[in-house]
Amino acid sequence: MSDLLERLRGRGWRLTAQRRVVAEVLDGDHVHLTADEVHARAAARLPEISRATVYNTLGELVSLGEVIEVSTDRRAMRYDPNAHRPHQHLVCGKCGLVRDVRPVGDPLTDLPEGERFGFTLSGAEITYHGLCPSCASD
Amino acid sequence: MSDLLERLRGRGWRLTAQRRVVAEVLDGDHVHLTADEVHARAAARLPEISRATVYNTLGELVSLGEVIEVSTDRRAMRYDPNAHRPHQHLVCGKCGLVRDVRPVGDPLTDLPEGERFGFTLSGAEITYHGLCPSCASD
DNA sequence: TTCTTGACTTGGACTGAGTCCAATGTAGGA
DNA sequence: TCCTACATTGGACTCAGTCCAAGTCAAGAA
Repeated sequence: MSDLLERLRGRGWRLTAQRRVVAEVLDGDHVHLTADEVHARAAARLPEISRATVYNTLGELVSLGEVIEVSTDRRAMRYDPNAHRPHQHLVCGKCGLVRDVRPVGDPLTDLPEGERFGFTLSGAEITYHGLCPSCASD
Repeated sequence: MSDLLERLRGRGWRLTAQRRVVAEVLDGDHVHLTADEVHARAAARLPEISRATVYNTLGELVSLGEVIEVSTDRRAMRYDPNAHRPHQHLVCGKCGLVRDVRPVGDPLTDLPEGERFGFTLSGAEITYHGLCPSCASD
């Protein structure tokens, strides 16, 4: 994640303690935290960090293309740092576990011309639903 | 939509004026209204209908499988009465227009065994993003 | 037809997620 | 070291949705 901080500094980001802990909290694979979860983990390292700053920082990371927003349920938005490798999401309908997955092929090619209603397509987002191994065995 | 009302009555639904107008408002193709839009249109016919009743009725229609919830943006949930024909959604990123579309093939078959993490899959939801013809020409 | 009752509706308070803003603090260049 | 434009703060606010106690009414019973 420190290469991320380098990239951001190269883009004129002012490097504050708050931004650093938010970036650190988001490090890892299959990470899909809500803003409040990010805030709780960041506050464990930097107790005075505010919710507003977490929202600001997450929003900046999203608009810089370093983090992706995913809505896996009808509750809070989740933040996915795996932004540089195209992927989709697999969600457990019981416990909410989210995995990053890579289906074969390009989903856009599955939408025939006659079903495009004249739209200019820019992308497709797939959410696979199911039960994770431990929820399926209950 | 009156066949819907018949089906529901057959399932023991008490047929009230409020439920009738909500069902009528949801009639049609490519209908994807928010709860507040449903409430506004229902209130045009039945001014005293409450938001709570609209939410209750939409929730019942969803759990009876007569209406599908779709979240096309990060704002309000939308309600799609096209529940008996499997389909996906195509969303204009500028004006928010939503069309029902039918891609070829079954999206589940595009997720290889090695990408399923032991999950038991139950379905997949695809949102195609793009610009509608009138927004693309601006 | 009227009666009865349990299901339905209501409005208002409440929650959770997210935004906004004026005041305060500070990173990093001069 | 100083300056200042940018970042942070906390609290008020919005918006979507839920909850609940009190009142209403659809439809079966008589």
